Amino acid sequence: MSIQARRERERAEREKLIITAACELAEAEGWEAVTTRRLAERIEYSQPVLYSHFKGKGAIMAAVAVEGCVILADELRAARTAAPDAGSALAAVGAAYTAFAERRPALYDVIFSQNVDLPFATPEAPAALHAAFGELVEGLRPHAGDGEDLGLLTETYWAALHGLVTLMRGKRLPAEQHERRLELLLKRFAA
Amino acid sequence: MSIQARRERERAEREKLIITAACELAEAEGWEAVTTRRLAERIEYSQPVLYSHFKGKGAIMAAVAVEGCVILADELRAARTAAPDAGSALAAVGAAYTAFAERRPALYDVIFSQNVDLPFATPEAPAALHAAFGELVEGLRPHAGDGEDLGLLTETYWAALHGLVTLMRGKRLPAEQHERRLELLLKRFAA
DNA sequence: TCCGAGAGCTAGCGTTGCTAGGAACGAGGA
DNA sequence: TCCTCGTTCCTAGCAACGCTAGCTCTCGGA
Repeated sequence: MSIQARRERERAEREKLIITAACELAEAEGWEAVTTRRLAERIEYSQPVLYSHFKGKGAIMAAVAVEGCVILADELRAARTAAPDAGSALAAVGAAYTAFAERRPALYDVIFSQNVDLPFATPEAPAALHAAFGELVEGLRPHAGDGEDLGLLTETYWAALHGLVTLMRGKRLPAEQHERRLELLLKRFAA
Repeated sequence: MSIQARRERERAEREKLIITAACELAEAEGWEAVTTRRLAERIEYSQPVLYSHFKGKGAIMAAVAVEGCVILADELRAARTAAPDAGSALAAVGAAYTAFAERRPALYDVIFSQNVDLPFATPEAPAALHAAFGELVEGLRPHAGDGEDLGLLTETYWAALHGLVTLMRGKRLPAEQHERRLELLLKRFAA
C-alpha cells in the first residue's frame, strides 16, 4: 500500500517537473522551441514518458496555462488591493495585467492566445482564471454606469487590454507609446 | 523579347495562383492545413516551385496578408462612407471590422495575429494597412477630446476591437454577447 | 542541327508529434 | 529462494513538416 503511495507521489512529482520544465523552456525560448524531445531531455526521461502523463503536447501546454492563471490572478489581486483607493484600482489592475503579459509572454500566450483545448468561457474554466477575471470586475465596479452589465463591461475592458498587449507583441503597435494608450483607455473606462 | 515578356507574365500569374490557393486553403481549413505539399498539389506544380517564387512559407503568408489588407481597407471605407452621419461612422467602421474578422478569420489572423515578417508599425507597412487604419482614424475624429492624440486614440480603439475579435475566436469570450460588448465599447469611445 | 541556359522535377535531409513493441525491474506467491 | 507476472520505461520507427541539392529535359538562339 505504501509502495503504491510512494509511486503515485513520485509520479505526481514528475508530472510537476514536466510542467515546470515546459514553462521554463517556453519562457526562455518561446513555445516553438518547446518540442517533446527537448522537454524529455530536460526532465531526463525518454520522450514517450511524456505521453504517459499527458495526452499530447497540447495537454502539457494546457497544464502550464492553468498554472499561469494562478500567477496572473495573484498579481492582479495584489495590484488591486495595494491601490490606495477604489478609483485608482482600475488603473492598477490594468497596468498589472499588461505588465504580466510583457514580463511573461509565453505564459500569457498559452493562457490567452494559443489553442489549448481548455474550457474558457464556461463555469468549468480554471478557477484561477475566474479569480483573475474577478479582479478586473472589482476594478471596474465603481465605474459601471446605470443599467450597464458589469460582466460585459469587464469583458470589454479585458478585451481592450488583450488587444493592446497582443498587437504590441506582434509588432503591430509600437511599444514605446504603450503607457499613453493605456492611459487613454483608462480615461474612457473610468466613467 | 516578347518571349521574355510572356514568361514573366506567366510567372506573375503563377505567383498570383499560389497566393490565391494559399488564401482559399487557409480560409477553408485554417492555416495549419496549409502545407507546402498541399499547396503545390493544388497549383499542380511540384513543391520546390513555391520556393522559386517565395523565400518560404512565411513569405507566402505575408503575401496573403498584403492582399487581405486591401480587402479590409475596402470594406472599412465602404462602411464608413455609407454611414448616414459622422456620428454613426465609428459604429459602422467598428462593426465592419469585427465582421471582417468573423467572416474571413484566416485572412484576419495572418494580418493581425500570426508572425509573418512584414513591417507593420512603420511607414514601410503595406499601404492598404495604412488605409485601413485611416478609416478608423476618420471614424474617431469627431470623438477625440481636446488634447487627445487622434492617432493614439485610434490605436487604442483598434486594439479593443482586436481584443474582442481574438478572444472570441479563441473561445475566451462567448460569441453570443458580441454585439452588446461592441455597443459598450462604442459608448465609451463616442465622447 | 546543335548548344547552353533555365525551369521544374525527383529524391532526400533534418525535425516535428506521436506510437508500437520489447526489455528490465520489482512486488507477491510458492 | 526462486519463479511469475504486471508495470514502467526505452529504443526504434512512422508519417508529415519545411526546405534544398542536383539531375533532366525542354526550348530559344546561333
